Amino acid sequence: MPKYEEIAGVLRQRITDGVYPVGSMLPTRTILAEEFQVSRVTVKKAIEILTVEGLVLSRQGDGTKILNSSFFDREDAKFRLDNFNGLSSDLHSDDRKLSSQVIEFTVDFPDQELADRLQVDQTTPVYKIVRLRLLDGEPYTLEHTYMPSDLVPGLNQEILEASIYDFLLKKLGLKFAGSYRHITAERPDSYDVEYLDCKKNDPILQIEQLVYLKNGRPIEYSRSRNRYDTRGYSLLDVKTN
Amino acid sequence: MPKYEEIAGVLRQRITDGVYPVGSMLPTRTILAEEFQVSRVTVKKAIEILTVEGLVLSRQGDGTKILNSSFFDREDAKFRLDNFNGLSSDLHSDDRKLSSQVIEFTVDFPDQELADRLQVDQTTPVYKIVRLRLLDGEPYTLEHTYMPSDLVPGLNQEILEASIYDFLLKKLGLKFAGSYRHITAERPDSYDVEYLDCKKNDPILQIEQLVYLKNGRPIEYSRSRNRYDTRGYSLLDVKTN
DNA sequence: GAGTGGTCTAGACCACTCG
DNA sequence: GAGTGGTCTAGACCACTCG
Repeated sequence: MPKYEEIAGVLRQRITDGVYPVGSMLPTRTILAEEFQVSRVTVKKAIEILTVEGLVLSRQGDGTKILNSSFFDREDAKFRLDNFNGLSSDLHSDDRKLSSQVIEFTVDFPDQELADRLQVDQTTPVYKIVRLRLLDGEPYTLEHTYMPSDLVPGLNQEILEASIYDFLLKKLGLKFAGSYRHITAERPDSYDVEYLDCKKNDPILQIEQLVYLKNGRPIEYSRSRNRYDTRGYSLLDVKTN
Repeated sequence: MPKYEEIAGVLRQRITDGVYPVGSMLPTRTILAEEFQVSRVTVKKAIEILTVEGLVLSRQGDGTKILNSSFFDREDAKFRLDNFNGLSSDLHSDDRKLSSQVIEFTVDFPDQELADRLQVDQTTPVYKIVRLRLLDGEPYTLEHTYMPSDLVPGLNQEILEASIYDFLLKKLGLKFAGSYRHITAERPDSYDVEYLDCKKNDPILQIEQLVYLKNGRPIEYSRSRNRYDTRGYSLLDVKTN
């Protein structure tokens, strides 16, 4: 792990512990550089990470201020659009219990559109997974997921009921490069009515998602359909310069 | 403008012009550093900008590849959640004509909740603006916007019918630090039915937004309500490491 | 004027991919 | 082994905010 990430971790901890109270100023780059025995540029990279996370705000000529991070303390701000580590990780600080019910788990050749999206040819088998995610037993999100089978050997029902992302990251050692997401409001379809237990006219919040690996290959195409009354997504956008 | 932004601009232009074709490799940092007569670190900062924009992908040991940017060529991917320069700027490359109809423009003291959000006290007058945005005359988005009046002197009907953001950036010289957004699906209210011309059971895609200035003060709280069949939002999330 | 963060350099070394 | 991008440094200078 690079030094700047380590330092970012230490500073983040100090902020959450109140060592640097909200509203106060972070020590200057020079002082932090001395403390951690690194160059000022390295400290700056660490602070940049915290800036993107919305924890601090730097102003040239003034200093770096600890922000109150009340946004993401809000109950409705638990789910962030600007990361994609799976539902389990979003909920790790939640008391509620996440479970998964596998509704469909098949493998098939993709049609042209799906093959294009996953950048495979039509002879590569693709997993199709439909999972209902429940929170404390209440229906929450219905996920339609497609993954190229050659990238995910050994996928099985047990994994689907736990966490796919844990499997990809820890067991297969895959590394994500990023994701593309598209958010819309939709009318419910028959799946939604049946599994999300929503009424015929309840709106659905859909997140369509393509996730990429470091090597450039798409690992997942999915549509995540959420009950409108149980879930919203949040997003922080920070200009860094 | 810093050198790395200038260089990013030149490289971006070359990519869109096809000087560096999709799928090919960008020249190495060393070569680009020589060409632009800067250090390799400066070239890296420029390439980082393009990475976040999804134009290139760097792999250690390999090189930097030009990606096809087909995502944001998609018609439905015009609106990005990861910037906040206003609707006018999202549509600048669109043939359709954006117009604005001012439905409400008043000023009043804020209630406690709004005062908290905008970080003003309840004695500071706050503008309340309701605007219907139309595309080629078709109702599109209904925006409920609140702004502290002391930050936006001289706001008037004429500006509201053109572009608020142009006024803030160019006339008032304000600088944005970032924004916080929260996305939900909602049932339509009476405003939506009346102005967006949507049916009683059509879903609404709502973007709730707080925009901050560089000095840390919130400049805007707004709710943007979109017809579900005319608009979705896109988002690119790239790990930079 | 003093002190802050922002930019930039030249050079060193490391981690990684590829043939 | 050759070549790539990633990290890090010490130091210089600039732009900005504040009192």
